[in-house]
Amino acid sequence: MDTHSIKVACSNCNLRELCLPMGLSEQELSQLDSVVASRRRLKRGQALFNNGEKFSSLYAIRSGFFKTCLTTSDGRDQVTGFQMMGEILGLDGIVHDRHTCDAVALEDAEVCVLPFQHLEQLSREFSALQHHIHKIMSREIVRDHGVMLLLGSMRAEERLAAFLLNLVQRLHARGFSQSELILRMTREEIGSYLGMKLETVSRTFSKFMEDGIIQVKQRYVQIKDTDALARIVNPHPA
Amino acid sequence: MDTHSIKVACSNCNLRELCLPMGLSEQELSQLDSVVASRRRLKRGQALFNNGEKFSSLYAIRSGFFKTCLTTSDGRDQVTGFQMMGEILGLDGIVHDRHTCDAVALEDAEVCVLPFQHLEQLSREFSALQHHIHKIMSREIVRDHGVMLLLGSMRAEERLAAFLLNLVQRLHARGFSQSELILRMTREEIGSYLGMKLETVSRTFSKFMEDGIIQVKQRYVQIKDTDALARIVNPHPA
DNA sequence: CGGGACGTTGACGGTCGTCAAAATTAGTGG
DNA sequence: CCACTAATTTTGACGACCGTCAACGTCCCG
Repeated sequence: MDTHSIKVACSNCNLRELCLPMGLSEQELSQLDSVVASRRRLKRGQALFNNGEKFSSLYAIRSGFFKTCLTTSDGRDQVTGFQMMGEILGLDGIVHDRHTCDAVALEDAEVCVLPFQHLEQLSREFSALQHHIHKIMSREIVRDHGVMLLLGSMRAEERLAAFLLNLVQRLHARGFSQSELILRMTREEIGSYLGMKLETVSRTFSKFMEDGIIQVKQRYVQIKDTDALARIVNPHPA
Repeated sequence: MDTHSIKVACSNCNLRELCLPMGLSEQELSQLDSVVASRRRLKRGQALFNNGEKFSSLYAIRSGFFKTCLTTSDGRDQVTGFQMMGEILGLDGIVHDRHTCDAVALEDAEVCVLPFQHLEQLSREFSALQHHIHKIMSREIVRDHGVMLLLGSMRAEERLAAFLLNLVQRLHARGFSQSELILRMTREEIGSYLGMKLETVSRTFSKFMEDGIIQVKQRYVQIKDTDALARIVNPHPA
């Protein structure tokens, strides 16, 4: 067994509890290995794919942090999501066989390339893999609905609080701290995602700091009172 | 062949160019018929499914008009979409085996019930069906991203203009007028979907009428200047 | 025909966007 | 390693957009 094949094996990956292999049997796992055609490394700022590019593969994030964003012809820009290790990029491309957004690495990153035709073929053989792919797409839909709720009905403080709690919760699921994080994106990118201007993002961070809820120093954020943040998002739980 | 089996046949349905059967062969079509377990009729205001309910089936809308909405524990409410004939409801339920939103008929409606396990099974046999299901889910993701763009970066007039253009375009694809439509939802539901208050929706309709762009009388809307509407959404196309 | 849901319009105020300037940090090349 | 420039962030002042509250009008359904 050569070094390369070890490196690109799902059965060997420390993300197998988070990523595509989640819940698959040993045998299915080794079959899945054959789907992972290659890895791809990206430098910070580099695009994994761009709007309009031909769709051929999904990408599983092995390390690093991404944003996906739409850019309209009249210059409007919308960050549609931030993705971290174990999450899947590229689902937008299936419907028209072309990507409909840009995926950009916000720090040096590495992804597993999953040729979609191969994935579809294998998922016809393994119903567990098939169902898992359906779940991944459904999860993205549910996530998007949550963002709509945020954008459609929350105010600036609520949006930022919800954003921070979501980030830290996902990081914690990956073994990081529940109370500290490094923001990989700029204030402008946060603002775009949350439907607010970068100045408002900055002001809201400052407000949270004055209130003693968080500690912010540039990209470093320490959450000092998670409950207070949660109450901002949802002041009157049922 | 009894009347019932004729009625629930995709191969017989006048929506086959829009709905799940799109692009399938005759043979695949007749196989798909076996998935359509039954039909379900709903009265206006009735829920097809509710948040928290066990997920078992997708639903293809045969006639009528639906909304899907989230309701949070603190009473926040967000309409996440409006669906019309030929569109699929229930994709949100796959990930957690429970529905995560409410689907409510906004007029008397009829849906085809598609047991999801059966659909998965058949899609393991027919790669065309498999790919089609992936496309449907991907389309929903892309649609949601478009709504995020709208909610995150557009102002009230732009949102409403985009909304009207989207509705009329989908209706036109179903053989209806490109310039006239009946709104099946209230101002409040439009507002919830678009992230604005019902009063703002009403005012914006009035504004469009003053400008001679549309004619509005309650639920009836006539679009008198499609280009003007398009320019409101996107004033400077590339 | 009457009541309730829905829609319209007006006045006012708050939230957040806009514009501007300064401070801090990051990146680049010598 | 340091100097220099660009990028990012912070903060302030001001105003626009849209939400809030209220009153009135209209439509639909029983």
